[in-house]
Amino acid sequence: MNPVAGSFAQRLLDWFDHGGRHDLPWQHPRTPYRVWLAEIMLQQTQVKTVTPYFERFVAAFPTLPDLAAASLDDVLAQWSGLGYYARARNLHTSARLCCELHWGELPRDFAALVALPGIGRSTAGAILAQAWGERFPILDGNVKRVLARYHGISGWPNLPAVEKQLWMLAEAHLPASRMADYTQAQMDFGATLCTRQNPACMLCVMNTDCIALRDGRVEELPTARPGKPLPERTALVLFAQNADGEILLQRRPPTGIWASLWSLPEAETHEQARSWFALHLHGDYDQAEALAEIPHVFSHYRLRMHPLHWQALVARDVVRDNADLRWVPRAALATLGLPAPIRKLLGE
DNA sequence: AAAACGGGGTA
DNA sequence: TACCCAGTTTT
Repeated sequence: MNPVAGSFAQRLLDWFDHGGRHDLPWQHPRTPYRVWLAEIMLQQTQVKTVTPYFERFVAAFPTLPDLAAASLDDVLAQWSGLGYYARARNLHTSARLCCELHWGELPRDFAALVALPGIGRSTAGAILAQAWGERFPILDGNVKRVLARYHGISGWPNLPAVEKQLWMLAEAHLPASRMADYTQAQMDFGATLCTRQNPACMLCVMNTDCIALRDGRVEELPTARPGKPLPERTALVLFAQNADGEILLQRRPPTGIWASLWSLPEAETHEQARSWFALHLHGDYDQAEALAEIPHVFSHYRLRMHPLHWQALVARDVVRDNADLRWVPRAALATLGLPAPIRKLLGE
């Protein structure tokens, strides 16, 4: 067998030419800024979800300096609903750093990229390979799954020892050229063919070499994350409206869950909620209408939100002077970064 | 209700 | 290196 034509990378590239995705919005045009933005959005999110966000985001901020010049609020508004909002904050910070340190461009240098917040080894490699054709490996969840199966590697891929081995294999498979295509090919292959469930092994271009397939272990590789029960928390959310139907929103603190997003004021107990109400609003706390519980699952705990609703309330003076607390008309909700379940509750 | 997708930051 | 942090969609 021809050792080049038969190599892992060559087969993947041959497959990519007909089976890969060639019409993703960040491929046309494939600029460093657009590749970077796409890679950040794709970090924890699938292509199908990302695509409309990407198109809206580049329309709002067409260039890196545009993004740097925007307010964090405007950036979070574009990101609202995508989740993992630290990505948006890091993106914004990184854009400003690029303007200070790199003449308004993304650096074409691995160490300089990794020095930017939100860019780790895999994302830096993906950017360099796709934007410039440079020879760096990536190791996202798709690649981890493909390599774990192809090489028959057991153990949860995020275990340091397993991950180290996977990085070495990813590096060893790099082709001599076509790095942009190869990088996209790996992601497409994992996302569409070597999927977690029901992979298309019959159609797979590697199916003569895949160790997991040979050993009948495709379904059990990669090894699942060790399970652990999620802790549960509850919260009261205060949904206050004034006589004009405007909603009282509060900016969340800059760290923690939903950092810097706008949301409904939150309290742990009725006692806390009652005193917050008394401090900020006129009216009767006990007139609240209890709305249906909103269950929400984060990756590390489960949150059960209990909304309390009041209409035609009047705010105390403190609200007027508070930059992080304001009445928002329904029509303005689209311009703010809101957590997805809160946006849904408010009827958007 | 559970599973899937899934990388970065920091001590 | 070990451990911590972090949302939404799909099944």
